[in-house]
Amino acid sequence: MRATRLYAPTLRETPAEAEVKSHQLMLRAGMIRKAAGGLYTYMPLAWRSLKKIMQIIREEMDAAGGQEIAMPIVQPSEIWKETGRWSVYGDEMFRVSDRHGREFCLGPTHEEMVTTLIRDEVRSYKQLPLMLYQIQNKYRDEIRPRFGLMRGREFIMKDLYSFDKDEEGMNESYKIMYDAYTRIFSRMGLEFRPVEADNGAIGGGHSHEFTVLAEAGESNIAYCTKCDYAASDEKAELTVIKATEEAMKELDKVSTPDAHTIELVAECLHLPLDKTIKAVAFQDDKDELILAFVRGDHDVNDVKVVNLFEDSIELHMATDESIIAAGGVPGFMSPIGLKEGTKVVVDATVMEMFNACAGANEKDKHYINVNPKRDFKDVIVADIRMIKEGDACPHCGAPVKMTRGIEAGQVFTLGTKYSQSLHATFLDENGKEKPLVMGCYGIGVSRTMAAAIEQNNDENGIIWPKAIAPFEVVIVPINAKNEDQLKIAEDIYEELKAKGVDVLLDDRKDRAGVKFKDADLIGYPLRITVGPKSVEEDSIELKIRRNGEMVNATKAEVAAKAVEMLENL
RNA sequence: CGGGGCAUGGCUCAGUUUGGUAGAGCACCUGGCUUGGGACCAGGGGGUCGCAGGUUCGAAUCCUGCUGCUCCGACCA
Repeated sequence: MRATRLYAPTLRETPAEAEVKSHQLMLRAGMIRKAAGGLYTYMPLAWRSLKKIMQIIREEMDAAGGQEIAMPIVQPSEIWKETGRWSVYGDEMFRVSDRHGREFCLGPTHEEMVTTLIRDEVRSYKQLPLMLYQIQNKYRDEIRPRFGLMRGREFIMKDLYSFDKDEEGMNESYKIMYDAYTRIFSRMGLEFRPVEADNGAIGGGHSHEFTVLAEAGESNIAYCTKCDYAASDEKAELTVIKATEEAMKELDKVSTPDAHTIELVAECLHLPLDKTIKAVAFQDDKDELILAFVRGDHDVNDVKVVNLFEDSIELHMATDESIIAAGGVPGFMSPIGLKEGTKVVVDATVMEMFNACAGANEKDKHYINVNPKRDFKDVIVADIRMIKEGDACPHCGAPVKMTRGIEAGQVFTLGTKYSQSLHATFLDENGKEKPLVMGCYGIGVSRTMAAAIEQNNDENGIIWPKAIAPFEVVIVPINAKNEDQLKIAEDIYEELKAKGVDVLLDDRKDRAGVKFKDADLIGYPLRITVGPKSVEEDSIELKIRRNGEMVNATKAEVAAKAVEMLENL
């Protein structure tokens, strides 16, 4: 490809609408343009990179036994009504109707579609296991699309669905996919971690998010410094911290005027935070009050609280009125002395505390010498705290570190949730009818590209990992009007093309500075510069984008040298 | 959903307070000059100032409504 023919309009300035690096750089590098909120056109550079990402995914999916299909994006409402998700999905779903008033949606995912596809055809265990996948646009009508391709309303996704005859088979499929995902992200040259994730309402089984590590990420993950444990902060389990044993003193009430936050209480009573008990009041969707208690220096993990209850509930912060109605006093709440029947959840670590301080359910008063094991009645004890840096790894006990990441892929087991509601059954070895056991596995293709940029950039622009770069090499003749330079550049270009290298020749008649700036911005992994020295001294420069390392080669050896350098990138 | 901000040429923005024939830089076209890190000189093209109403002799500017974009906000009692 020649730069004079390439449609990649670069921008010198950053468009005002772009907030995160990947969005800014993709706009500036001429990769994408916005059509409407959360909707983007992929221009040649972006599409080249996306095609490479998709190709890696295809190869690994096929190698793992997946078969590619293409299902409609427009889906009939009926199948969504069968599973109940037509109403559950809510405003997130793009809905359309045809001229007859029949309802459809633009697929946000394809569990319904794929399950109804196979339910009439797969009748026997002999046809299993089966893995079907597709790569196509998905639609979600996000409340607030933002961050460019990271959270768009239309995005490219690979989704694979596995069908097995039993749980054991499903777990095997899961393992195969987990390994395939590990290979995919490794091949793309990204720093990532498979983290244990919360799959809450979707159903039991396991789930891992493949998270690309980057500061701009939306998810917080905790990872162990010693073993390979990693989990999203919502999911991360925590071990109980035992306090040093003390003789239990008698419960006492003290005055703490205006100390309505835990910090003020600790200050007022000259206590360390880990000797205090903090309260958080939630209210579920039926307005029932749920009080949660954690140690003063800890935070409540509301996902864990939600998961304690059978029904899928939604939690909000409680209003003062409902706290008062339960016999509590906002700012001074305690598990002691609440109205009977009030739901109280206490973190397991709190139960191990001695002579701690908690609210007294009375204005400007706190209890001291609270001993939960002795003083708390009718409470639910569970792990409900949020992990933080330095906490012990649940697997090996070493301290964990926190980092941010971008969820690029997720694997999870579905079990029989969809096969049951959609009556997708088969006959097993004993002639018995059983629902298919499913798993589903997604990779956000366009988001992965954004994540790659988010993880690989500097002040000058993008630094592509070689495997997914739009071009592997750019050749820059300093002065394209100089025929000698251009000739050398053209020769190298042809030679590299013949060697199968993905190469761009920047034959534009612009000044060198312009071409260098663009090369850095677009982020080609390797740059070959042809200048006066190449003509006069047969010296051609090769420069690695990522670390700025430069070497010189003669014209005879430059192509081989380029290939060698690419191999080591 | 609540609250702010913005909308002027392809991009970044000024002009709006105080109404009087629309500007700059970058980008684009032509010519010249220049060529190892976003040059320079000269000339030129391009905007019904988001949309719809209203006030006025006159509206980018004032008023009303709408649309789009953008940021913030659920909270540790």
